[in-house]
Amino acid sequence: MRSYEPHVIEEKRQELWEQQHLFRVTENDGGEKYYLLEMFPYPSGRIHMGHVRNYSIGDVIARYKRMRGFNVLHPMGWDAFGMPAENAAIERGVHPAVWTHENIAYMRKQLKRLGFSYDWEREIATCDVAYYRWEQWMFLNMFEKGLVYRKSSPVNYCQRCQTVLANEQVEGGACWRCGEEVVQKELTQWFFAITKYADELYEYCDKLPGWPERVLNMQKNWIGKSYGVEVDFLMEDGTPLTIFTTRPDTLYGVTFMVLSPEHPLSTRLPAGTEHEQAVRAFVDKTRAQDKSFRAEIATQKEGVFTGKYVSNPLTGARVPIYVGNFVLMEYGTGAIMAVPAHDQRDFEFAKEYGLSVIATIMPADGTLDPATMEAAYEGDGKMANSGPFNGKHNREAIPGIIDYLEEKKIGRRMVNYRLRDWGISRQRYWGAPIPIIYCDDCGTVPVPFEDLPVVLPLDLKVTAVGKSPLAEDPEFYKVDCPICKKPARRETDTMDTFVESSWYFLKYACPDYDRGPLDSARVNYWMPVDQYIGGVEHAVLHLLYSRFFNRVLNELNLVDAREPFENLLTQGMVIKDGAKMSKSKGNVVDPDYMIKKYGADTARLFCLFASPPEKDLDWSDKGVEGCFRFLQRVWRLVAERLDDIKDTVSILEPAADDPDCVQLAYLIHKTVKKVTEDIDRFHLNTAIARIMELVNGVYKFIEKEKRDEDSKRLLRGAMETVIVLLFPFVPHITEELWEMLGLDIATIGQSWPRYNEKYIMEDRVLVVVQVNGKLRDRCEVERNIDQERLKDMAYSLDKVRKHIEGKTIVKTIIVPNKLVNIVVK
RNA sequence: GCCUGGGUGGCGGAAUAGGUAGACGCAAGGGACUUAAAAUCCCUCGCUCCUCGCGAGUGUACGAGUUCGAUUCUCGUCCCAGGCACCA
Repeated sequence: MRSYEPHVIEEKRQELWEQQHLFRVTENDGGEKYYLLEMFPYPSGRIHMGHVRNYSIGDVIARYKRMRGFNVLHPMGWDAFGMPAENAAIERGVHPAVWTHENIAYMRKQLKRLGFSYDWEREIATCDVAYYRWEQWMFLNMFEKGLVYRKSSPVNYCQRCQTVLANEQVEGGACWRCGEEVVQKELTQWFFAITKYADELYEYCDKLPGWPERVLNMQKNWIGKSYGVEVDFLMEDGTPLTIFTTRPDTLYGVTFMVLSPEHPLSTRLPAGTEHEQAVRAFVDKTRAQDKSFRAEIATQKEGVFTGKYVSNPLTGARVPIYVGNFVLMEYGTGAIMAVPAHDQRDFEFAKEYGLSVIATIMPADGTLDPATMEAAYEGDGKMANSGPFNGKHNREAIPGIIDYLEEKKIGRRMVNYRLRDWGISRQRYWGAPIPIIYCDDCGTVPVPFEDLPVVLPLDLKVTAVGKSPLAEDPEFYKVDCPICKKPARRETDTMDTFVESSWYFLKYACPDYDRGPLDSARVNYWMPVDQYIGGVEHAVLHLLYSRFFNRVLNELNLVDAREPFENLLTQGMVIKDGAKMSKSKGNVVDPDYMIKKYGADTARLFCLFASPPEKDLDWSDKGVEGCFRFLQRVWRLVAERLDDIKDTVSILEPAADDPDCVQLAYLIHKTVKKVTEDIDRFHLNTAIARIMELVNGVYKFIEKEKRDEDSKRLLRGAMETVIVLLFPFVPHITEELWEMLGLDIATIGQSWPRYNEKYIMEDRVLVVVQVNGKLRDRCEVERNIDQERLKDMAYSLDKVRKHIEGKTIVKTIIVPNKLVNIVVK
């Protein structure tokens, strides 16, 4: 008997696939299109287990969909620009390009060794000019449409990475990549106007039924849509101070106003008065603190009086204006109305500075006394001290108050978003150059389309942390102004690498196209992505950027789809010893080692079997061992009996009615049904469990096998079923076994087994008998047995009699073919 | 604090529609084969109690409720994970 040698067969199969271009796909291949995409990796050097898991899940679906007749696009590429390449250059003197390409070469080899069915002819690397030149083209188009602009603003800056970070890229005050604390810095940089799409991106969250609730929730959370009103409070000189509030029902309780230190009025209001100095000092002090520091420290409310007042538009009350450290300039108008009775922050500020408190909303179970309140009441209730609205429920009063404000033209309905525009300038070398030229006379001039691409020069040395080498390379930045032809200077910042990953899924449709950014005919054939698979860590960043970018490209008529990803599966992390695998924790399992020890099939099988895709996967060396044992068991199942059944023609339905054969037939057909349903629901772990049960069943069958022709043919049918069902999970071993059985290798990946309904429903069923809902016995009866007969049988069971004797039967519930429940008193 | 998930054996995890809780795998224990070991195969395996049986009770974080029947539905409590967080 041949023994199972994973390395030999895996490498052999992979070579064959490559020779035959087995996974090459075109639009003309027939069958309904199916675009399956897994998030492409950053070429960091080697594949890690998270990749193996992600791509194993994807490969099951790709192969399964092909077997079901779909025309499957399953591409792979490289998110090849980024910081680690530069760090490697600084630390080891390797050029980022060299480092990146070496890593790509190694990782490509690893992916091929894992046997994933990619159409490698569509491979792209985002650091290739052929790729990023079209990104520059997109940038210029966005510039023309006013979706790109430059402004100076306080930005998040990572000292270690020496570059700016977008809001989304700051995690709890630290850099998303290196964990360094982020500081605030005033810089001029380029922004994509993603906020113009805030509302659509938010509203479409409800139109993505194929996305996990969790991710949509995170995106909504991030976009942060809130409905409210802008209200003008008139100052004593008649000019308005405009604020935004979501609680117009508390307008009668306003006792002061607070401006952000960054608000232009903060310094203007007290100018030339006795308050000027104190306010200036406070503003300067607060502005010097960076955002994360302020958020932390400023739970302690601080502020200063400007000396000016406004009047409450509803009551006419005279209300003082303060500057406070807890008001953000970036949200709303940078100024707030303060209602200490009903807002905890305002309450704290009022206590600190002895400001008055007016309660206008009374809780259902009592009244509020401002003199004794210890915290703001933020709940709902009946309105008080609110003029004509007294006695009304606060939530019901809101529309009326807003109508009144709008009528008097002192307020208007407003929607506000938490989302900020996406800052894309990075003061780094290894990225796509921003195609802009600065001319002393003509100002900011976009590079003319015909001058694209702005090539990132490769003959530079990245030496030390500090300025980007582009800014120090006259060859690069010295350029003539496209308009006046006088000497000018190129932009030396490059684009955030999230820009590349915002449209790579479109490029896969036409990787060879070079006459324009995208070949729309092909793009529209494949788009949208039918199934996207990747880690949750990109729930906001990459997925939100891509949704935005796809909309822009849709408006540039490059793609018809408005949303890029129809269905999304977010897989969990790979955990070992209770922590995410990481070098620092020393709990990393190397895929190369796994392949060497067990082969790719075992590595893949374990990643798929150990837990359902969305959940975290607990790594277990013993569990891997178990998967390897299972594959050997499958191998033996075929290899041991090979001589005997080599020339047998398989059947899936026994000709005679031998009970063992019939039982096996039931098992075969049921397994096919269940595995099909499980894969359709992405329950890959239970799909594998079902196949294991089938294998166990086949072994049991062999034990008592009668060795007649019918049994032999059915046995072979069972083996073939095991192999085919297992194929999408472990393609190498199954192809080898298929071939050993003398079957045409071309057929295994092309058809998914069917089941016969006749063998799904057995003639005899096991019925459970309960008394008062407690299980007492079970009995096997023929399917669809007469209910009266079933009742009588149930009553006569010894174990049941014991529990009903001497009692009155109140009623008997029968669930056909499943259960009898006798209710007694 | 707010929003989303989630709490099931020693462990990873099952249980499409309210109907046998613990599939499948791992670990553990026992046995067969073997001179021995590995490999393989077979059996046992939630907890408690006892008269050790085709036995009784109990059990899906906790407490109520709906129901003939709840891991599943409703309400409340606790815990864990993730996201947001002076966003007005």
